Amino acid sequence: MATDDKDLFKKIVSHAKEYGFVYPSSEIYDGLQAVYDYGPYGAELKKNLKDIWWQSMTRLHANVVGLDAAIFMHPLTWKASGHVDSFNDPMIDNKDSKKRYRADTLIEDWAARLEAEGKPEKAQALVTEMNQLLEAENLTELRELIVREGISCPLSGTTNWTEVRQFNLMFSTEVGSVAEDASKIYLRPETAQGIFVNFLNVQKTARMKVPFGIAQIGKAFRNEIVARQFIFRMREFEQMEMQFFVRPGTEMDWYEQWRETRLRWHKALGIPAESLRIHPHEKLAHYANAALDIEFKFPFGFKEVEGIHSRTDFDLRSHQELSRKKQQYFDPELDENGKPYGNYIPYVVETSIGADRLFLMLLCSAYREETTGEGEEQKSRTYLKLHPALAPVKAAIFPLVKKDGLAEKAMAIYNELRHDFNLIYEEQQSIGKRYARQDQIGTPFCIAVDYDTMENDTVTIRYRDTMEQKRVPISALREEIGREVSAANIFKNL
RNA sequence: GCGAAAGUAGCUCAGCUGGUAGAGCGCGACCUUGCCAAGGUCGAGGUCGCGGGUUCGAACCCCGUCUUUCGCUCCA
Repeated sequence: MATDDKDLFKKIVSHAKEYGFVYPSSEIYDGLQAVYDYGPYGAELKKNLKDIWWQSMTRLHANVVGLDAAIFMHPLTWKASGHVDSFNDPMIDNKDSKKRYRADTLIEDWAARLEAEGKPEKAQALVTEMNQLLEAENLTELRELIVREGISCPLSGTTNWTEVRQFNLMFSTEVGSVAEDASKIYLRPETAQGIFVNFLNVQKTARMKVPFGIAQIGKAFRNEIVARQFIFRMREFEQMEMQFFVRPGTEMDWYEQWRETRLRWHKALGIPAESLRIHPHEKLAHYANAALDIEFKFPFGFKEVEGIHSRTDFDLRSHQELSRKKQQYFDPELDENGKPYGNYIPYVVETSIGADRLFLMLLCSAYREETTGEGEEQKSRTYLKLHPALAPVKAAIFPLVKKDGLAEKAMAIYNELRHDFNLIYEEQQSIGKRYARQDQIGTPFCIAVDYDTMENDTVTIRYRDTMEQKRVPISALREEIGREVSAANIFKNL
């Protein structure tokens, strides 16, 4: 990343900490890598984002309903989903080139080379042996195999290898009261499986008809090999996923439709179109037949914020096989031949967005540094240009000075409006300083009580983005602010 | 995990050839203040990341360690 962008990102990270948005976890003990805590304003902002997502999914789409499934799930869930088998990569390092490889791909590449050299039997034997060792999770023998076959590092050309180590994606923990062999359970690495295992429960009890969707917000946990870029990649994070169940064969239409719907959603939050792009996946995960990322231009480059996957019937089908419970849906609608579509396992289109990445996107997109005036008069101003519906604090109320009853008047207004909006009352220091502080946490409106207020019950509203002021009657405040901070302003652009 | 750099007040940093820690901003109280980080007075806040060594004496020199940042490897 360019130096300017690096500086900008550093500023955003320290702004986040300095003004109560995001703190490093367990900071007094020197922190815990790749874990972060949300402060007062961060918690509000994140909650607002989750609310907007939840409402736009479940309220704006009549055929999408919500779910809140547990983080702990039966261990077989992760067998069915493929997480146990597909995301346990054996890693090995070459001590000379300092490069790290997946041991299995290293061996496979070597086998491909043998085959190219006209030794297909040898290549086949190598792969077979590797698979046996992987199956048995015998990492010591796997290393022996690499050394014995003289497999060398493509870069250094040496066979100076470290031990093979297992990198597990999933966090495991113990559940006390289940049978001994099943007592190891995992913290879910994605919320999606909670939706899949409840597919029929939801379909039957909420009387849903395909096509329909199930939305869920929840924590998920992944052991990343490197966890960097602030809250972009965390070990504990929050996902907002929606699994949309469709008739087989129609999945690509829905895939495209959700791509457009989700792209519109990001723009409605105030993200400029040029900061967003679609990145289709070349290499697909084991469960998908089409996948794309919606990427945002972070200071460290275009990176994924949301993923849209056509997951086929992979998940429901594997759950059906492993649980021996039918995951079928009977579709009574008639096809072109006048016959019902009948029983089938639905296909799934997934939209999956990281709440923390969304948060970071909004923070990066809202962060503004501006200088006003010239020469001696030059001043700089930092503010967060957040949509009023998302801003953590909706309005701040100040008395112009702390005497002549202005403070009491301002406090009365605060008390009257605090049930409707998240407000801050401040009377310390100069009013300019108070405006600046509110700008830094993105408060869209500041209400000042001055001497005119004492005469005619009007106050000034000062707008964060323009710093302009408007005089309004106290009685109009609730409606004035309410109109601006309403989530409907976002929904109407969807 | 490897390589590089950095850790001193809430933040940004200064601290000379080793002599027991400072500034600006911020924060709190009071005064002043008729609208964009104004001024004054007072105040809180630091075992200089941690452990060991050298030395009469270590923020400073040496060793170790932890954490963070950046690069490389993995990433649904």
